Amino acid sequence: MTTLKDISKACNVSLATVSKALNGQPDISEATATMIKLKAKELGYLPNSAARSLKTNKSHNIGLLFVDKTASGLNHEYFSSILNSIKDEVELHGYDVTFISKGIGNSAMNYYEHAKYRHCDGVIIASVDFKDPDVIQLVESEIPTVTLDYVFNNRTSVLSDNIEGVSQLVRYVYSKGHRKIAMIHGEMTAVTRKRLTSFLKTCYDLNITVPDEYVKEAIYHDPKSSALMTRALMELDDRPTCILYPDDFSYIGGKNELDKQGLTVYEDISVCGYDGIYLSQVMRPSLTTYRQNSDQMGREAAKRLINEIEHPKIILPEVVSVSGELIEGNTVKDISS
Amino acid sequence: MTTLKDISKACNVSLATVSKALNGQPDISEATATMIKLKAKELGYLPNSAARSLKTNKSHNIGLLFVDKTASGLNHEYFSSILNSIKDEVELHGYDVTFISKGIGNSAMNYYEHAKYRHCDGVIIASVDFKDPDVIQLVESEIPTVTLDYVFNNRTSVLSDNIEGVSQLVRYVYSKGHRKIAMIHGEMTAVTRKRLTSFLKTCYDLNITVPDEYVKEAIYHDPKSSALMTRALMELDDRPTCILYPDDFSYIGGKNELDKQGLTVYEDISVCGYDGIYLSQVMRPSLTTYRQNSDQMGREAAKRLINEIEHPKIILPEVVSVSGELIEGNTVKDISS
DNA sequence: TTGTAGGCGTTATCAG
DNA sequence: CTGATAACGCCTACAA
Repeated sequence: MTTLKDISKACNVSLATVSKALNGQPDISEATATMIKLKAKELGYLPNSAARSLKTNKSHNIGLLFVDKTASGLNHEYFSSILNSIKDEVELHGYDVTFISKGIGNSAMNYYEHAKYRHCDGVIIASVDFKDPDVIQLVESEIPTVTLDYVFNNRTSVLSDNIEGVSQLVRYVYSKGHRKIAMIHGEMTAVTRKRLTSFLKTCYDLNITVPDEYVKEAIYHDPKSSALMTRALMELDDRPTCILYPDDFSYIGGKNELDKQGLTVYEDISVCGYDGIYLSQVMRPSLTTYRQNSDQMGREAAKRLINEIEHPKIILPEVVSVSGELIEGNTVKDISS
Repeated sequence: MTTLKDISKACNVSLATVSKALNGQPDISEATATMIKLKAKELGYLPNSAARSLKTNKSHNIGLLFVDKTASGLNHEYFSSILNSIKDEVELHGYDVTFISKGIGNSAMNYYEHAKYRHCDGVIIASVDFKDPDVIQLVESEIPTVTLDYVFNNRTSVLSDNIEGVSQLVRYVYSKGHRKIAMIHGEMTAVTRKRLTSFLKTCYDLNITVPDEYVKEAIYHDPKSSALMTRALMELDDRPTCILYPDDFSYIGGKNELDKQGLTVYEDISVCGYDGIYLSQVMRPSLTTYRQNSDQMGREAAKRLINEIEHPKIILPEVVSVSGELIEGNTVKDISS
């Protein structure tokens, strides 16, 4: 490991001079600066992040809170995609990403302690139980945080436009002549509440009534429960002509159930997903869905957080909404004639 | 931030005493030790990992090399699942996970430099171009590494049992009476080579001949290319009765093509996937496939790496094979009668 | 059993 | 423009 000291010796200058030269301080002559930089490269010098962090109190390391207890964490394309874009964006700015977890080793640290221990300059929080006291503690601490798909008071957050997304889907379906629209939604999270409300509100605005039996609760990313609810809907006397699913993946369960009943998607019944994952566009018929812009969400979260880290004084917490787009697909039939 | 010094003051003992007490050194009286620990907790003391790392030259941080350029990185369930189990296992041992990348910020670091800069105690390498000189440099460095699905000389690696997996699939298909078996494989990587060879060898052992036209190259995780190859196979005069796909996901393309041709999977043509992802078991008919034990692979890699980090002298590099299991599913018809 | 002191590699202040 | 020098928080001989 070559250090500043090694370079200072090799160049016959003081340690301080080397440090300044390498950090581009203005009070070093051009000549010596380049000479030092050259030598540094020659010796394969790498700054020691631990030493630097110790001194500057900044780690250039951002924490990532991602809990995967349910299968809907990292294995969900929405989240793995967000994770990926966070990583990319963060690296662009010279930061690294470290996972934050409860209890590292035998010592039971909570999230805040863990982040502190690793000296994270900031933390991005996604896909967790936002009611968890440990999460709340972290969010209320002095560490800058950005949350995804959930808003905390006085903290910046990046949201997918769930209200707009569902509204667009409903309006699209409506434009195809559907008036009997059912929604199978996921378990009751903040996101679900938004989607459900948007569904009901849009229907109301469009002057179509939604019988209670048209609204069913399933589980995100779980085809089985959506299959069950699909069956329930199909057993109604007055069947819906279109079903909105909690997400693209759980639609698979719905599809299986419909197949079983001898119903052909599109011809006999129209459906929509939500998310716009890769899968939804390679299946046949390709799914009508709303693509969440997970890539941009990750980037946005990373950018905001870093901005907050680097300019703590002039930053106001913001709630950023990232809009997605309707993907027409081929699962909603025009029945308006 | 409370430090050792703060505690030492609060307890009226020296800094050294506090350090020793907290690290469980034996040369501190029980009484003072517990007293110090209590005070530490009371003050919310957290060790400063940077300072500790600086001193001990160990960061308790392991690097993760995961390149996602192709869509088959993090978005592939196989890898996201491995990532997840690595994270879990590593945390069990008191380590954290940091992503390693090329070029952080504007300074163009390579992998080795990045790992060095962050003082990673070791690095796990997966899903990268193993021919990349930067990867090779890292593997040949003094930093302990474990690779997944690729073997480097004198380094430990964790492999999925690709040879066994394909062999089992072929034998299963054979047992169902199939003699005309085609394989669509992924692009030519080391893993692909193994699978292909195992396919040919098993067929040879079983005394069935594989015409050249029965072996097609597609792209992993890309339904389109598998659809194309499926069509090519179906255009043969002497069609196969069973097709092995590169992976579960790309089978979707095959399924679409078969549907288009009016062929029913199982009834008219048998198929197998590879991987055993969640999707494969919720689709109907559920896919006959070989489940790679990604969870165990991640755990194994993490365990070996940490073992190597903590006992550098007595460790011999090993090639560990993790076996998966055949999932029967419902896409291979018994045609033996 | 406890305390003192030096140093890990950096950065930052201040004096030359 | 350059160079001593003092921290940052922690560990660890070694001394008391």
